Amino acid sequence: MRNDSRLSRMLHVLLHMTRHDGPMTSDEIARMLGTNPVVVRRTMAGLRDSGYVRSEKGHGGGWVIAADLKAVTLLDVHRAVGGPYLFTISNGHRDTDCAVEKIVNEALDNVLSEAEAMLIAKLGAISLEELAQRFDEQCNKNI
Amino acid sequence: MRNDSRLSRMLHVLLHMTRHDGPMTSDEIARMLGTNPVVVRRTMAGLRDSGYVRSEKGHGGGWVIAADLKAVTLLDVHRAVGGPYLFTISNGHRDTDCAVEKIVNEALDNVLSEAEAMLIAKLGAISLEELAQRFDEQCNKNI
DNA sequence: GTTTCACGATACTTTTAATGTTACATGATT
DNA sequence: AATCATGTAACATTAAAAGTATCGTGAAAC
Repeated sequence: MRNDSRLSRMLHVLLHMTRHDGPMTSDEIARMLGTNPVVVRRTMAGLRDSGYVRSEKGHGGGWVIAADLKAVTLLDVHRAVGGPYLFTISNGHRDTDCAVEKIVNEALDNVLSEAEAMLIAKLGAISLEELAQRFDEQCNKNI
Repeated sequence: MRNDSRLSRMLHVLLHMTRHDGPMTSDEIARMLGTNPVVVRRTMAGLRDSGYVRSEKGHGGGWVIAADLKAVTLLDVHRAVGGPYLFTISNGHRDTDCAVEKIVNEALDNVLSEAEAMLIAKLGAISLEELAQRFDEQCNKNI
């Protein structure tokens, strides 16, 4: 598969939305991300289904944030966009009879599941609010 | 990209080789892995270039282990097969002017590089010798 | 009430890296 | 000389994300 940039892109969008008055259209967002509106709608659909954003049709419509920034973590966003895969590395056939392969699977499973747990913990520990604050701090530095 | 099963497969092969007298041919290995000999040669080529295995042509030829099992870690094997990607998740454009994107990249970089360091440490802490021992222990249980 | 704007959804094509496959060259053993 | 095994090049396939074209639907503006 290609690299998964959905989390990165959605964080980018969400942070912009927190500093933006009124709805942002899929076209605006697509230009911002260097992609196209259909991709934006497809990806944002996951956020909408999780209740993190809302979409409105028609004139003056577009996307708005619909959640408390403190309550949404990077992990929430990752899950909302349906990113199931974290690692490119995979192990062998899970239903093998080969004793050697079982040992290998066991070892790799251990390593990967520990790393996954850590990744999930880290992503779950950062809220959108925190990222927004970091952004503000960065801006104030330049004054 | 698809999932990367090269590390898993090579560990599987290497462990079999430690319990196998004489060279194993690419055909044998391919049948074992459920793939085909060219894939085996292609993947094993990395191990050969790193000096972990040796290959011999002609009658009675094939692949043999050429390294001290204690000295080769799972990380060594991972690197030998040229597995550069660990995560499916990627971050945005590294050369962006957007302050928001920079904050997002920074946050994701932090999380991913910590997880990567952990993965590398874990893989580097397990030697082929250890896996072979685990296999022996497993076998002795069944007696 | 019609036009315009924006999302919703479907149905493709493209991309990327691994994997699969075919074919042929090369060297070693019998 | 024949056979066996690797080495290599070239091309096809696969899986999942991303890109694209098109049409449908609802809401606001005129």
